[in-house]
Amino acid sequence: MKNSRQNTAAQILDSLTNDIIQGEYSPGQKLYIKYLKDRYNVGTSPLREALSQLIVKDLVISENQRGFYVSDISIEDLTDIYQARAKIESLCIEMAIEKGDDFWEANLIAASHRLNKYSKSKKIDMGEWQSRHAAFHEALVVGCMSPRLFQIRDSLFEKSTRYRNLWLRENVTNSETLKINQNEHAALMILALERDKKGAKRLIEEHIMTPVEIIKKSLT
Amino acid sequence: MKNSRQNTAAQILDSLTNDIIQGEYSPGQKLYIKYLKDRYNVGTSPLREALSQLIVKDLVISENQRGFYVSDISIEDLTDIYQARAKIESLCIEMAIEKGDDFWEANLIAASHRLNKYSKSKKIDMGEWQSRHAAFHEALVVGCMSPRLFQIRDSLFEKSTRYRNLWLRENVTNSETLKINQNEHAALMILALERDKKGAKRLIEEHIMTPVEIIKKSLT
DNA sequence: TAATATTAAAATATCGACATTATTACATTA
DNA sequence: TAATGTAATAATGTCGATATTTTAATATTA
Repeated sequence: MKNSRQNTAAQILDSLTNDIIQGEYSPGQKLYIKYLKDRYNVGTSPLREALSQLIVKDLVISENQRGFYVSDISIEDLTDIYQARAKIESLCIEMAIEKGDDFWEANLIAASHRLNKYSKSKKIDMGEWQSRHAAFHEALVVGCMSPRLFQIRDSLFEKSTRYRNLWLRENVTNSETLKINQNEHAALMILALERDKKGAKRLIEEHIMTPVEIIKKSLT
Repeated sequence: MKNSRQNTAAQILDSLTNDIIQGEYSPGQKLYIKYLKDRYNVGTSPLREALSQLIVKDLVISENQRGFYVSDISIEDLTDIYQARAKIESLCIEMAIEKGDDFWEANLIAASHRLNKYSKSKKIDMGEWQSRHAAFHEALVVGCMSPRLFQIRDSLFEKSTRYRNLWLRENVTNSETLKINQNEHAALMILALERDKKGAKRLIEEHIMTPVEIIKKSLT
C-alpha cells in the first residue's frame, strides 16, 4: 500500500481530530506520544506535527516538557462556544438572505425536505440524522459567500461537537424535544425564503442556544 | 544559554508569524526547510511543527512533497478578511457596551487620550502609533467577555496585518486621512460611552472598512 | 522546433536515536 | 509520620540520517 495524496501528518490530524471530538479521548486526558505512535502506526514527526495543529484548533493543549493533553470542557466554555456560534451563524444567515438566489432557495427546500422526512421515520440513526441536520443548516448559510466567516463557522461547529454529543445522546430518542426542534427548522426555512433577515437572525440564535441548558445539566 | 519556558517550536512559531505578517517573506514565497533551519538555527522537527501551526493559522500553505509557501494575498481575500473583521468587531463592541462597567469606560477614555496625544505629535513613529491604535480598539471591545470571539478577533486582526501595512505606508504621513481617522476614533468613544449600540456598530464597521479601497489600489 | 524521455540534483517527509527534563519509587532525616 | 532528598524510570523534545518524491538539466525523438 502506497501513499495517498495526503501526507502522514495530515492523515493523522484527521484521525485525531475525529477521535477527540467523538469522545474517543476524554477531555483533559493525557496523550502519550508513545501510545499514539503505536495506535496510529506513525513516527514521531508526523504525529507531533498533527498535535501541533490540534493546539491551534483548540482541541489539544501542551506544556513544555510535559506533553499533550486533550482540551478540557467546561460550562463556561460550552456557553461561550454556543454563544459565539449563534452570533456567527446569525451573520452568515444575514448575508445569505441578502445574496441568496433561486438555487439557494431550491437547495434549502430540498435539504429541509430530506431532514423532515428522516426525522419522521421510525428508526433514526444518529449519524444519518446528524448529517442531514448539518446539511440543512449549511443550506441556510451557504449563500453567504464569505470564506472566512464560513471557516470560523466550521471551526466553532467542530469545537461544539463534543458538547453536542451530550445533547444527542439524550434527545434523539426524546420525541418531544425533537418535534420542537423540527418546528424551528421549518420556521427557519420560511423566514429565509421570505427574506426576513431580522426574524431569521433572532430564531437561529435562539435555535442554536436551545441545547445549552440541557447540556449544562449533563455536565454537572 | 539555556531553554526559555517555551520550547523551540513555540519560539520559532512566534518568529515566523511575525516575519510573515511583517512582510519579511512575500506572499506566495516558497519557504525552504533548509534555508529556514539555517536562518533560525533549529532542527527539522520544531521547524516543521511551527510550519504546521502556521497552516492552521492560514499564513502558510503546504502541498504534499512540494513544501511550504507563504499564503497568497488578493483583493478578494482582503475584502473578505476586512468584512469579517468589521462584523466580528461589531459583535464585540455590542457585547462590550452591554456589559462594560465604570472601569471599562475609564480605560477607554485613557486609551483614547493616549492615541489622541500621539497622533498630534510632530514626529510619529509607525510602531508606536500602531501600538496605541491597537490599544484603543482593544479598549473598546475588552468588556465583551467572550474568549472565543476575542480569539477570532485577534486572528482576523493578525491576518489583516499584511494588508494593513500597505495602508500604513501611505497614510501615516498623510495628515488628511489621519485626521478623518482620528475623528472616527473620537466619535466611536462617545457612542460607546453613550451606550449607543446601533451607532457604535455602524461606525466601527465603516471605520474598519475605510482602508479597504486604498489598499485595493496598492494591490493593483 | 516542440514534445517527450532520461538522468542528475535538490527538497521533502519520515524514522530512529539521543540528550534533556519530568515523574515515580524509595530511602533518609527531623 | 511527614517532609525532604536521591536514584531509577519514563517521557518529551530535538537532531541528523535516509528513503522517496519532485524539480531541473540534458538528451532523444517526431
